[in-house]
Amino acid sequence: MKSEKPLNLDAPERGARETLNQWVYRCLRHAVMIGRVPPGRALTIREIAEALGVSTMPVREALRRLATEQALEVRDNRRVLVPHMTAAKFRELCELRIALESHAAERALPYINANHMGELIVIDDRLDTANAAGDHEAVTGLNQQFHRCLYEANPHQVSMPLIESVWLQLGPFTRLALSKLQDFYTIDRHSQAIEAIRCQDPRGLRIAIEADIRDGVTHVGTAELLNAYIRSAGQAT
Amino acid sequence: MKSEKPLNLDAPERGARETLNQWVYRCLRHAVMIGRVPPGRALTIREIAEALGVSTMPVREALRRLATEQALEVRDNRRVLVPHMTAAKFRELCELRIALESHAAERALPYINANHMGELIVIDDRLDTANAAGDHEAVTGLNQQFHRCLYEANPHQVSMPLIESVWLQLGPFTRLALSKLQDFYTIDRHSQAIEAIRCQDPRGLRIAIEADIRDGVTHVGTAELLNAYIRSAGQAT
DNA sequence: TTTTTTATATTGTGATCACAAATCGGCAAG
DNA sequence: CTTGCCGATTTGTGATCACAATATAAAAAA
Repeated sequence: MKSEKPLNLDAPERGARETLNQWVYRCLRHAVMIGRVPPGRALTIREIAEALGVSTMPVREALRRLATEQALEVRDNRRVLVPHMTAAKFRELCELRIALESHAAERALPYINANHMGELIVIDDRLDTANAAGDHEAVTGLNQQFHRCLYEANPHQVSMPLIESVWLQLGPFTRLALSKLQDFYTIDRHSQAIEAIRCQDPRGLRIAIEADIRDGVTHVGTAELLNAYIRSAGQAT
Repeated sequence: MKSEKPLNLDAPERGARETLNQWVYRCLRHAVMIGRVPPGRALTIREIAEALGVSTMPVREALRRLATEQALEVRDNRRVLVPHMTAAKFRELCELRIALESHAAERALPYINANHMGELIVIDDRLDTANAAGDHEAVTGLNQQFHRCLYEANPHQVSMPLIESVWLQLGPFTRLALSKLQDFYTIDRHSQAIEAIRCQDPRGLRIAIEADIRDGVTHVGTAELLNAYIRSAGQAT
């Protein structure tokens, strides 16, 4: 018998038009994103299939997809697991996020209309509420929604899939960051971004986006906090 | 019967340690990259499976992987095809390439040692030879090799998979660009990049990379050439 | 006790099959 | 000639099975 802990993935409702494949993907993605699967933990097809009550077929395709999105790592043993984080890798991912997203924001700027603005403001309000309530999961979700809404205003946009990949890789760790320093979120960078959009100021928008991203992670990236967490989580190979 | 043309994928040798999956993936990836599959052409699992003499299983996983890498598009019909290009999308992809790769180059700069330099110079020499011989396929391959060698010098690098995704999406079209304007490649931007590395000049390196990328595409992106090609290739839905 | 070896169990890969959704064909009605 | 409808076929999805590679465990040798 394997002595691994019995990974419990809560399964959300299955959409009507949703294939089993997509449903399993959503389950696993969410589990990885919120850090429910510890890094280094081996994910076997049959175990997940049994846990979700499906055949192995949808599971292996979902695993493969997450692997090509860099959310999971396939060793040469053909074993699949959540890659473990290093301080250097974390830094690289953050810098990449900034490069990608400030670029995407600037390219979306000319396309943003009143509808987008309204939606951005609504999301930002909800975010403040969730932040005040200390609901970290909602904060993470709404934050992503805000950024997605901004970048997808560009109808020719092609960078969103890549950005999502970076989010996936940072996912479990940024969530930790939020839980450790919830009340650090004093300056609202989103309002700053909205203001820059209103003035059609590309440079200001880039700065706001970069600051927003950095706010979420610098406390982690620079401090020993990250290393402490990495050590605690990186028990497996 | 379907009236589609009988897509011929040349199958390279199968590696010894290579799974059928990886082999099929390589075949399809190459076919898409060099533009052997016309945009809009529907790719059915069974057809490819028969063409390559394998079961449907490896094919569908390869197709799925290429789809998550944005090299293929899955319609809501569940039909898979090479996405057709628009001028705006092409522009977005080029700008994204520049943003991603100049970032990756700058981040790799501090890690580049004599070994890397030597390899870069060798690749660049071979590239000149291939260019003089008019071998477009070799030029494309060596060009990618050059950039990959540069970015992967950074041991903590995380952007290479994303860059490859953009290459895949631009693949079929940049190849066309090269074939149309082979002799435009007068200024050697790679030498310029190598020189910037030698001086440890981040700004110079960024400029060289951006210029290198732009050189390959501006003649296409700005001109009606691209539109002409898009029209000619975009016959299907 | 430590290391090597051997046997057992588990896992990923690939093939085949059943089924439902979608496509394509012709045919009839406008 | 065009438009809408219905049947035949193709296609993707998901399940199940066989097999080889890998990992795990116990047993044997040092």
